[in-house]
Amino acid sequence: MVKQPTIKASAASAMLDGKRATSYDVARVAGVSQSAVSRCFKSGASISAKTRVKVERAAETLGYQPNAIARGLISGRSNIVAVLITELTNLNYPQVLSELHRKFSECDIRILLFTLDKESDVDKVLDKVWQYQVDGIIAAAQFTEGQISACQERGIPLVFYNRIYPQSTVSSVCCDHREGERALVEGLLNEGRSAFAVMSGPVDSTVSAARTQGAVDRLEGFAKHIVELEGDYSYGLACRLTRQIMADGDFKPDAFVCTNDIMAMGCLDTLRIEYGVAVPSDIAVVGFDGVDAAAWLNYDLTTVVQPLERMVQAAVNMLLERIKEPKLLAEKRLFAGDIRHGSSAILR
Amino acid sequence: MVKQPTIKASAASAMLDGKRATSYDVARVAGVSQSAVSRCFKSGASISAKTRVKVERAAETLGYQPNAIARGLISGRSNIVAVLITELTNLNYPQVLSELHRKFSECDIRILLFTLDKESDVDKVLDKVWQYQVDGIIAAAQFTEGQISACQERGIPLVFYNRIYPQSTVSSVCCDHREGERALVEGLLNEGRSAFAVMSGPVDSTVSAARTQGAVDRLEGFAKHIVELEGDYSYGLACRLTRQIMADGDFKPDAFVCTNDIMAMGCLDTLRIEYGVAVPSDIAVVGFDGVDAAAWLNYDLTTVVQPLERMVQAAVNMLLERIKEPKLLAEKRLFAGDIRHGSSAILR
DNA sequence: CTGAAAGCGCTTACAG
DNA sequence: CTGAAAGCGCTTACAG
Repeated sequence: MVKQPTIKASAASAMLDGKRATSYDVARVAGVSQSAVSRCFKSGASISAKTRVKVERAAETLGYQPNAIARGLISGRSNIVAVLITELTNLNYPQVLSELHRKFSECDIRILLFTLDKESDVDKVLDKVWQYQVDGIIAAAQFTEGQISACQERGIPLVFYNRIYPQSTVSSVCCDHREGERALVEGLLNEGRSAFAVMSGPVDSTVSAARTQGAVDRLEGFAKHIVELEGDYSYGLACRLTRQIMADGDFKPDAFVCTNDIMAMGCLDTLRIEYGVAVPSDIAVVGFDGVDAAAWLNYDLTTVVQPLERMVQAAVNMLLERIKEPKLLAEKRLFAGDIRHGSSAILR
Repeated sequence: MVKQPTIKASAASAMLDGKRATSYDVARVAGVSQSAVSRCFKSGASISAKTRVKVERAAETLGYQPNAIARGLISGRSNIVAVLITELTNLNYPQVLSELHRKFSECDIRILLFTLDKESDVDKVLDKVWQYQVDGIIAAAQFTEGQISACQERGIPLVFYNRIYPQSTVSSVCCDHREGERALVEGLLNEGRSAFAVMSGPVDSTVSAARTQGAVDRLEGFAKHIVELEGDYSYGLACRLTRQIMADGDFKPDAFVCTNDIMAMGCLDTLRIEYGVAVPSDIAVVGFDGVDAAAWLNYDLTTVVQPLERMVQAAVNMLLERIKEPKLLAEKRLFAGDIRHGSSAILR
């Protein structure tokens, strides 16, 4: 059906000189009570076909749309969820956000967006979240225990996306970072690699910690040499760390295990362009995430692809369930990643 | 100042068993009227220091935060703006979104996010926008004239981000795409390039149209050969189009003008990896946008960098002005791009 | 400076 | 099925 907002709006402004039509205006035009108008816009309410037609016609004429703010105030449900997300520059998150919007739209729920520069901003953001009476929170940001309790005590359902709280009873959707990284490393060991440089993400990232742990656990006792590098998920630092390693006289790695794709790209570019290294024959490089750019001709990364769509769907479902049924206990869902066999590393 | 949400929330739940505190609760605890509480949380209202202290103490005890929904209903200002954004996978938009959030936060305004898959979804989205009584709209999506009028007639300020409406009196912030592209092409011509392949974006993108126009205008009569390719801003199609050109027996370009960075990357990778072309000596490649990845070692693109931060700041300011002063006439602001001289093309 | 009161635009029992 | 009425949690003139 093609809508004609121009015509509707013109009619509205003609009749109410600029002010938006309310349910009372519609009721007057339709010749029914305001209650009837309200019921007409609530699914499942008892209303006769005749009344419905009258109301719909009047609403169309006036360009009426129920005021979601007023509805939220009286019903106690705003139909808004807060999405807290850090590192929007991470190539992975835009897709997550886009997918979240798609899934929530299907249930007629809006997203109030909060992007965070540093993890420390959460407190300030949460104050705003309380004010807007959101129905729930999806957090792709690190919370303290106190912040988690604050949500629980206010009765606001909370689901974490790719954040790990082993000791806390809080709902979360997560990729199995540890096992994914373990599988990559296993494939590299089987192929005969023995000197590993493991490049982690920011120190405060539990996701990076899990990935690094997965790598180190598997390597312990099997690799001849292991070096751990403190990265920050960025391309630039990955380049610098790679240079450090290559300049080092002692340690000669035959595999770089980067805990995200961006760093793997920086590592790969530096190895090839600045040191003329043949990848993967001389040195293998693996990433993690499965961002679009991992499949670009120049990179063709061997990496772990997160099942983003299924993870987002799970997060949305879990949140919706807890909005409907606040007593529901916490649940942690762990999704296996899928290994992408690119040409940056051969796995056996 | 370190907040302690846990303690505040505990106090709140202890006193009101689960329900959030209202201004009446605070008034009761503070021993003042509800009006006084309201004033205390409104900047610039007349209230004595003594009352303020009493209210603030009570609010702290109860974990009270003003209900923004109720405030929005009575004041007619929701302090929410809608951000409509397409192509979140475009490497440029995440930064825009992050920057928009930062700037709006400073004025205590929230973002209701709407991501769009196709331009055709705008009508459905606008219906939701009306319902939430947003104070204004930032649109990085294409609107029809009817959709623009709908906003105007409802009195909702609207500012476009990087969308061009030459014949419409609507506010917008835009990079000077045409001039930026013209400057790139001029540099290529001066350097001696004469056979150009111009790769445009999606047909419905006015931004791509402006960039393409800038290139073609300058080339007309100066280049020996010009071929226009219909791209879609994506890496994959850029690769395929590049292959088509290289397989073509007749047309031998010495320059690829891609209307965004992603396509330039696809083009560059394909030329080098699949055809062993030396860039820029054999063929030059230029992009547009100045995304982070343009500076990566492997690409080092010659491109036009959009002054993203200034553009976002301008869009936010223009919208805020129009929220305060709805009578304000439309204004179009055009920002010059900055040429980044990379190694994918030498400009003279 | 302070408080009582009206009202923002809805939803939802409650009678009829 | 329908309408009158209360009330969600605020802001804001209006008296005092």
